Amino acid sequence: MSLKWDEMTRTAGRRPTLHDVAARAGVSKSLASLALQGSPKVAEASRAAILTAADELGYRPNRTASNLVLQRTHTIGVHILDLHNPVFAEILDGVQEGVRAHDYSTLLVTGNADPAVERTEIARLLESRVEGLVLIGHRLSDDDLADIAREVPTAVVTWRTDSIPGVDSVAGDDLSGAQLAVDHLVSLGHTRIAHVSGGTNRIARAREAGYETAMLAHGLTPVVVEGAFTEQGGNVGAGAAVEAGSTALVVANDLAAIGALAALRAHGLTVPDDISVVGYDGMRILDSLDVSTVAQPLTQMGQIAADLVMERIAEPRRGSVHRQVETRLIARGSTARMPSRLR
Amino acid sequence: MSLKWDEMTRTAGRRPTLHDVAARAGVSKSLASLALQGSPKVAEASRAAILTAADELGYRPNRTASNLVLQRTHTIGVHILDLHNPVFAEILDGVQEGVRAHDYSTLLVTGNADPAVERTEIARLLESRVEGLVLIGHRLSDDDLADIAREVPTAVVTWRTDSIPGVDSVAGDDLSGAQLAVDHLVSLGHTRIAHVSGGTNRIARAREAGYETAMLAHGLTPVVVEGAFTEQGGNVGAGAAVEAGSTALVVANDLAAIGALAALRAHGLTVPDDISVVGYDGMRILDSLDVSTVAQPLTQMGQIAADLVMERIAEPRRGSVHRQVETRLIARGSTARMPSRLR
DNA sequence: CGTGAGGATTGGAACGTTCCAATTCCGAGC
DNA sequence: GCTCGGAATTGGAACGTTCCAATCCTCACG
Repeated sequence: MSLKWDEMTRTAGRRPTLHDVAARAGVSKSLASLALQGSPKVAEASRAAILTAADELGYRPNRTASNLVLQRTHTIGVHILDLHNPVFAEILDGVQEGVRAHDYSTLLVTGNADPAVERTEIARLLESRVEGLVLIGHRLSDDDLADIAREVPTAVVTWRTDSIPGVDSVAGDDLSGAQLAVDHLVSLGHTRIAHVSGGTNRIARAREAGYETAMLAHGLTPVVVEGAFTEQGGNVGAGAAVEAGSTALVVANDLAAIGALAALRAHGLTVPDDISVVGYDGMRILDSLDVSTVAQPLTQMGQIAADLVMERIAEPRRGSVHRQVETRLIARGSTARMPSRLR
Repeated sequence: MSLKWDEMTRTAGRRPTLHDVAARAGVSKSLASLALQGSPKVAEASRAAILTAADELGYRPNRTASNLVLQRTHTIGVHILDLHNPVFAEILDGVQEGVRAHDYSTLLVTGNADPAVERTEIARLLESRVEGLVLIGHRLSDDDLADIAREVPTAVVTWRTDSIPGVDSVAGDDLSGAQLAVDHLVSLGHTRIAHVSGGTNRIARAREAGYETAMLAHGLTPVVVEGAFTEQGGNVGAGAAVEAGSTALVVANDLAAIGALAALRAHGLTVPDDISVVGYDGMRILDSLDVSTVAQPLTQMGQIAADLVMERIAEPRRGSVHRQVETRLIARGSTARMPSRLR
């Protein structure tokens, strides 16, 4: 065997392996491995020799090899629905923080809100043998999600997922959140309040339902215009709402609210003098833009998700856990009393 | 050996491996491997048996094992400086697109603008044996970057890096970009134009230098106030600029420009009637916000970076390539003629 | 009925680690 | 000088793949 090693040691162009380091330090690969892991049972002299050899060779441990033999990766896979929405970045902050606290690292992946891409990207994570999965938004079917959760501890952020066994989740209450927005506008005297929806996905539907419930509770007529969770969607939706003569808009999310603002400006309307706007999510940027919104504790949600996954890794067959976080209205300059001339 | 296999096959709770699939289909693991790769030399009957066995067992190939034996991962590592800045998401779109076109996938990582985290995250990518690296912004020293580039084909986006051998890059010309902004404001009659800087990093310094050059060229006095590439930075900087009596602001990037807008509002100033604002980067959201900016073709930049890495993978020892993309001013509603009362 | 061609199938080595069990080393105690 | 104990070190198996070389099978052809 030693013959062969010598051969290999000489080979150029290859990345140095433990063998190379060991050979250069004049020890066995076992000892080299021990030393690089910082084991205390290695003699001081050997350790020094090994460390310098590794340094001189520019040795870089091969994670694929060690993951294989260890049968674990110390890695959590994270899927982000849409990187363009800064909201997800804020949630990710919390996830990373939580995961790092448990001495795990993350593998990031995004499906760009396309279910097909999403599935293959998540499949890649599973093939890479991540030990847990955090889905910061997703477009999976319940069946797909259940399949995934059977393979690996999974937590979902932004959507309550208590119907699927083995999936934990963190979310705000979208239903009551949307009601908060309506209540706020009603308290300012508005009656012609429209909702710019976020499309046909579940979260959008929940917010829409919350809006309708609240409107009816106040004895007002719901007006829902079709939008999407994007600037573009908000822009188009707001245009339609204006045509309908609304004096206030509950927009499905913050990104769409920004798009709505643009549409209103294009229609020559001033916010909040002519029309009020409320967003949803509480992304940081809205503070600078002085736009009212229904805020969720985003970073905290990410952190909770990380904790849930870690807990389930420790205890895989516990029941599903759902954590609900508090949603609150932040009133800013985009909402004001309904102008009396429009009453 | 077959005895041992039988034992293993029975073992419960383990993830199914190729052995298990092969055993269930009554073939060897070699044939199972062949079949799952879609090799044409597998008999139809065997292929069917293997595929159903895999399906029934919920078999998931182990990427760590195959990466190890294949000595390649078909993966490009991508480092993103700051996920909170949507600009980077747009660049990433291009990178993903470009990388997928070459049948590679990406491993995403972020250092949150913290050099220490950044180094360890990139180290993780290298240990995972990515075949190339795209840095969408970074805070590495030249030495660190050179070390990395020696290990793996590397491309840098947003900063021209021609001094380091083996590193390719794509960037706009920050110097002339900043000049564009100044020229635009001057053409609107402004003279008291301040620059809200982006801090002490290289890109910020380049834009600052471009601003100063342009101001001097127009015979005007440069006024630079300290800021950062964040909303917060723009907010603070703009406040200082207002105190200095400026009528127009060239802000270091779009995120900071949004922060600046907030500061101006807080000071009771109206944009663009009292003061004009120009951002830098061309992030999508600014369109909705009607803010002028110096735009770069972000997605295209990402795509070019992906191409550069792929080219260098094919031909590792070619000279460094730098691609410069065109930067152009987009005039929107945040810039207007200098109000005559302030002349 | 034997031979050979060629398709289908298989065993086994290899990838770079980790870690167990076994071995070597060294000095203290007799 | 011998034994013993513990520290230091080492060989080798294992992880789950891929793929080469070798074997097996089937059937057409002489």
